Amino acid sequence: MSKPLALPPSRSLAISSVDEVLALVRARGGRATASRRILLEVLFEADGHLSAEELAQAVCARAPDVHISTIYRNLEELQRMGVIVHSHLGHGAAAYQLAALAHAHLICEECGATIEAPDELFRPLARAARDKLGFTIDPHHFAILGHCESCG
Amino acid sequence: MSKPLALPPSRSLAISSVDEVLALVRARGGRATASRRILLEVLFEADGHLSAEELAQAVCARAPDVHISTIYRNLEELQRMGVIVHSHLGHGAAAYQLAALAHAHLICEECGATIEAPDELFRPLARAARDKLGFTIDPHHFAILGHCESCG
DNA sequence: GTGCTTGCAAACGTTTTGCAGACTC
DNA sequence: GAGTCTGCAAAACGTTTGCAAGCAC
Repeated sequence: MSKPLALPPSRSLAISSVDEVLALVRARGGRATASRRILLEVLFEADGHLSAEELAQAVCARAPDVHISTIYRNLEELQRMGVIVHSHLGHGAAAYQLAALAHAHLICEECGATIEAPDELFRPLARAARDKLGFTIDPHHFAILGHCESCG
Repeated sequence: MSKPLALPPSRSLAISSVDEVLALVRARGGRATASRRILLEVLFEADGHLSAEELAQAVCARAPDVHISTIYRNLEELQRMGVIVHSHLGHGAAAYQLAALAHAHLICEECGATIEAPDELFRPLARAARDKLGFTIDPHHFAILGHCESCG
């Protein structure tokens, strides 16, 4: 349900099933391989925030010997297709999730707590950036750091 | 002039000269070494956004053989002291600058254009995050991605 | 002289790439 | 069979670390 703030619709597809994505892959001349299908299954089952490493482990649980480089290559293609996005929640690995589930993150620099921020919070910023700077923001890609309630 | 939004004053020192910082270093039991002084000179002369690699090159122009690991170690100490901050403007290396000059960045995903965003733009977000989530944001650390005027 | 700092080399964690073989269509 | 995709190994990238020598105080 959470929609990107003001992005052209083409950048975020309304994808709802693994088979749908695989059909899209085929339509682009790609192949519906086992590693691709399983990666998608994992992505659809998870609630987001998985690193490439974690995805690789989950995929390998169902199909051993899927190499992490394959995970990365498939993640990259799925991103090019607009099916998934990745975001940076801190200094470590990127987090991948379905584009439709993307949202902004607030991360506490002290304790590392991750807060999922509703897009409404970014509306005034999005409007000001567009009106004053002609810039359309995508608040999902990089987390916003700061300090949570308990760390003050 | 640009102040952090709502951070305790201790997190951003009003530092105005190389010697002042070196005095602080000594006060903490540190040494005023050549590499430290030159790194600070470069940081004070630059207008920000320098990567460790670029800083290393600038320092080496005045004192050859200063190793990049020394740059990193000094940058880390200066950060601990609150003299400088680093931020991530994209997928590459971090950018370092004097804490007093820190500001937010909008980066175009298409063309890479970097826009320095005034803190005012973040006030409503800062207020909403604080009021609704108890979270104090630091909008400077990670850039906000999006699309600039010409890339629409 | 004490002990902080440095250069070097080597490691780190994440991600990318070159290649030959395997697979999908 | 054509062309995509994979596993593996190796490299790339930015950054960190262990160590012995060097320097500031």
